[in-house]
Amino acid sequence: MRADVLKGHLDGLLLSTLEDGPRHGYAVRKALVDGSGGRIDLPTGTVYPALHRLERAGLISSRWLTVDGRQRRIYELTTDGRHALGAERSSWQEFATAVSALLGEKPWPATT
Amino acid sequence: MRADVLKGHLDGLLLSTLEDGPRHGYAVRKALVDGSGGRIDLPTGTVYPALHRLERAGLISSRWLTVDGRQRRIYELTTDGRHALGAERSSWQEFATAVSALLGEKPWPATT
DNA sequence: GACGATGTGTAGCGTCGCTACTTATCACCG
DNA sequence: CGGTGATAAGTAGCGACGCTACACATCGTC
Repeated sequence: MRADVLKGHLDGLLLSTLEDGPRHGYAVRKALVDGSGGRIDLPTGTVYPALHRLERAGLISSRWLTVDGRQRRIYELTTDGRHALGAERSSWQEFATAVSALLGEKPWPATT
Repeated sequence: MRADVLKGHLDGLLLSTLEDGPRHGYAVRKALVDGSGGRIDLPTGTVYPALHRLERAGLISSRWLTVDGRQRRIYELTTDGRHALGAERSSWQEFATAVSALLGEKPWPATT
């Protein structure tokens, strides 16, 4: 999949992976890979900064866990994040509808 | 609609407006407004540079027409442009499918 | 002991849509 | 005649953001 098509849609995807419960960054990334059949396979240099951005924006919160002496940073949706996710969903619907209508296969005149 | 969600999808939309025949920039913009029910309403500062970019890329070609003493720049799909439009279509399909699957409405607990 | 998977992170770059502005002709209305 | 809005094309500069390319650490496996 081409690179930058994500622009502006990444936040919603990240938030959605946290909807079912807290996850750490690596697991968020994996959830996107798995849930998209490998189509959305983001480099870590995309995921981690994006999570930090979302935290700065107050849409997710994080805490550190120590598992087997290894540090894991666990992210969780905030209330604002839940609302933002809803907004992203409807925004996506609207956008996808508009683009599909414009780009979508034309109903060819029956003669073709 | 939020601003930057277009990122990476604009080219396909522009190309698609030229599929049915040549148009000038202003008409391209109008076609997007009309075809999206006003949802996609781009400033001219987005449309014209994007068309120039597509022409530099060889996906469209332009010629000047003089109508009533006014200059109009008419754009037209090239062969490469037609191929690119096809590629954008399938790329959009793939992307939209993946995002919808990930973001898609969860079966809400009946209470909402 | 080397390698890959797991896990987190940063610095810097490039793309691209946007804001804000300019220039010009024409139709319409008062 | 003057003002306003639609039509028509354009540029300069900015900011957001995903990407590349790294660095670092632990664990299990060969």
